[in-house]
Amino acid sequence: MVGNKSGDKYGLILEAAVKVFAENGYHNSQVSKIASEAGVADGTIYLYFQNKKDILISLFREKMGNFIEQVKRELEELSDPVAKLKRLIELHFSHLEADKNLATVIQIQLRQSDPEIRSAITGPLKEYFRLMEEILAEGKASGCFYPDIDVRLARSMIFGTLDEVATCWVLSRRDYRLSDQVEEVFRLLVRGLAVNSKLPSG
Amino acid sequence: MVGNKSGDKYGLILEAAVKVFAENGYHNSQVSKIASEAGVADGTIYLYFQNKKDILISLFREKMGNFIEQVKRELEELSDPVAKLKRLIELHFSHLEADKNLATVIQIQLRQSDPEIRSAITGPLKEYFRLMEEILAEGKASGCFYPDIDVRLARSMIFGTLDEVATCWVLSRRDYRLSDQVEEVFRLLVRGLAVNSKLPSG
Amino acid sequence: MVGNKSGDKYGLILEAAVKVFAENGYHNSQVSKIASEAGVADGTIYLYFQNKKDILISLFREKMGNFIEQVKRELEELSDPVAKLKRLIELHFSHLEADKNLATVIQIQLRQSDPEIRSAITGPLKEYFRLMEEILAEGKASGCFYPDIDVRLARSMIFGTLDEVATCWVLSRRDYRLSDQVEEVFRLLVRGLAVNSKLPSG
Amino acid sequence: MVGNKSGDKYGLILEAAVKVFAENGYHNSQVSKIASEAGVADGTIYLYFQNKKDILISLFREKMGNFIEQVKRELEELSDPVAKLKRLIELHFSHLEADKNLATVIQIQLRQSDPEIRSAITGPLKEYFRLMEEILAEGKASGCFYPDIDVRLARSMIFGTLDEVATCWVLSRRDYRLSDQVEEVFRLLVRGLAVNSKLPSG
DNA sequence: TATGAATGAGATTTCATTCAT
DNA sequence: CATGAATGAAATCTCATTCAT
Repeated sequence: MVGNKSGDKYGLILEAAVKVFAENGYHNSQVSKIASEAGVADGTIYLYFQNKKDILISLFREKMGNFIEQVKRELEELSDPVAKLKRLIELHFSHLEADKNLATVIQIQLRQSDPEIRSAITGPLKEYFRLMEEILAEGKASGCFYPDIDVRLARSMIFGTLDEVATCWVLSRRDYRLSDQVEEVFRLLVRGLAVNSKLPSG
Repeated sequence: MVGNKSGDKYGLILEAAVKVFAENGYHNSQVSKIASEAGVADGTIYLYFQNKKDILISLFREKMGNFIEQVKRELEELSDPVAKLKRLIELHFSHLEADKNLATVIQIQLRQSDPEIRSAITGPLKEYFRLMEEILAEGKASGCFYPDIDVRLARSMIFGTLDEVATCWVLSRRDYRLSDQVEEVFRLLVRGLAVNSKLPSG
Repeated sequence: MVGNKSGDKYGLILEAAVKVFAENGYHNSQVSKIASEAGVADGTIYLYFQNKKDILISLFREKMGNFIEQVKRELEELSDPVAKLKRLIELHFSHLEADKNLATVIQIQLRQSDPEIRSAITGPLKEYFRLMEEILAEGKASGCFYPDIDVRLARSMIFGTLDEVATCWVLSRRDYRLSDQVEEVFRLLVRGLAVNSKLPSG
Repeated sequence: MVGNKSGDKYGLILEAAVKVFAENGYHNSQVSKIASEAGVADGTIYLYFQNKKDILISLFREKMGNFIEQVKRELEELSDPVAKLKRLIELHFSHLEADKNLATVIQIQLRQSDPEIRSAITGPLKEYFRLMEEILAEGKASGCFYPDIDVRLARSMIFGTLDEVATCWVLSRRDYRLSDQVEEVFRLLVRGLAVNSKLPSG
């Protein structure tokens, strides 16, 4: 159900698309290139996807959906907002690191202007944003985060920071591990948010 | 008055391109659309630019170059790293706010994957990054910023935050003023960086 | 029947190209004109040929290749250099006469300067030249041709003469038969070459 | 009047055109390239020539016209058809050798298909052909050429041979002198034409 | 379901020619 | 006469999508 490979063409095409998009960029990725990478005929693509745009959108929905579900589950098991924040950073980075091509697509290719693509992406992204904002709201409520922070802006800071760090990693030769930066990034962010940031050692 | 000395076709085309790119996205902006927006013939474009890509690149270099020069000048007049940080945020936001179309192009359209575009953009962007990192290094040296912050990561936080806030603003209907957020964003960032962030009462 | 096994788009396009090139000249032959003459879509051309130039080159290689093979085969069956020379003239003229459009393309359109076209043509043409030079060398060795003739120059005379006669024929309204001139041309050439040109009474 | 250089733009443009056509081929020679080579503005070209085609045509008429006049004059001073033939070969080759660019244009670029160009060229070329045919007719009348030769075909042989030899020279790296081949070429041709070709030793 | 040959709209770019100065 | 910036028609080629098999 989750690991889609082997036999089901839908998954095959999606995997191929991740690779091709990552290597060439959305606009330089021909449908035929995806098809041949997936080992199917050009026409077959259209049995599973409405059009090229739909591949990118589905890809995002599928992958991002899974990711958000995971984050949700893991955060539910924690109560401390600060711990949640840290976990979120860990998951964000490890997720991207696990599939570098996917990371490239999400960090670079998805920044498309096409309104249809944007709005299709909005859904899962908003959900992710909501998770972040929940942490922030909890933190404010519990008193461990500054009471004066603007939740939306703080969320922008968190996401913007994670995103920029990830983008740098993708654009670099990726000769360092993204997950090695969790600690540092966490420290930077939590200081700006948590009242008493005697940082949890470790 | 609007910025295009009439008769200066180069500028005219650049202004037109900003508008057309902002409204349609780079890949949906035909050269002929830019030409007619600029009030020139299609072929005239190619008297001033090598090709379509070159329009986008020139546009960025021109605008970003000016912006960075301005930032440099203004920061030189300040000595306090905290004050510099604040000024930088103000300039970043007011710059984007001054030309919403340009902001859209920079925040959305430019995030393409085309290697040629990316590398052309790299130069000015690195310069901007360097400015930020200088502030951070100064802050660490003078003791007003935490000594343990990683300059590169902190720069990612600053830029990522500004960038994300700006993107949200561009993607919203822009029914609020970006510059109204300077104060809040500054507070968020400085707390994560400055040791003694009894924030300058601003 | 005419040479294009229907359904074979490659051949269809080539036949169409011969006609269109002959009627309009290479530079005045739009790809779309060839496509519509061939009864295929413009894009279809590019499934079979890399670009417009490639059509002309393929056309030449295909036709010239076949022709040379035929000449080779037929000459092998003769031993007398003088007889070989005559046969070559016959074949040269009848070949061109069999497809007047092709003749036009070869005599007129192909004499372009485009270096890519030139070098692509060189191969088969050199082969043809080699055949001629072989006849001349044999003739010298067997003593029936003058021992003092320069093989390369004599080949230029043979080819130049055939070529010029053919060009005149193409440029005339073609109201006479090229093959009717075999005898006369042969007589002119052989007298310049063969020692004892009591011409074979033909 | 004849040597046009220095000051008169008409000649300047023509010289430039010879060079540019020779180096790039007619269809790859932009009018602007000719203009800049001639040191005049693009528009100036159109004060002296109707259009691009007219440059090529004028060039041919001018150069070819001069050449034919010269040949005429020189042949008039000779009476022996055989000597005339030899002189013609000498002039043909030395003329081409004197201006290699012009030679290239005449040998290669002029083989255009454009009917307008072709017919414009026809005039001077026919005149040249007529000269050759006159020699042949005289030779037949005086009995020194075979009585059975077809004047038109023999002319094709002469011109075709000279042309092909010249083309080979142009297409080679031109590391040998064309005029060194006069003797050999003459011998080849005269044997095919003259009854008693105990070749004039020299 | 799966194929992949064929389609054809559409985009970029070139360049001969014009014309206001 | 001379200029050269501007024009805009026209041509090549790409590629997402279809559909007969």
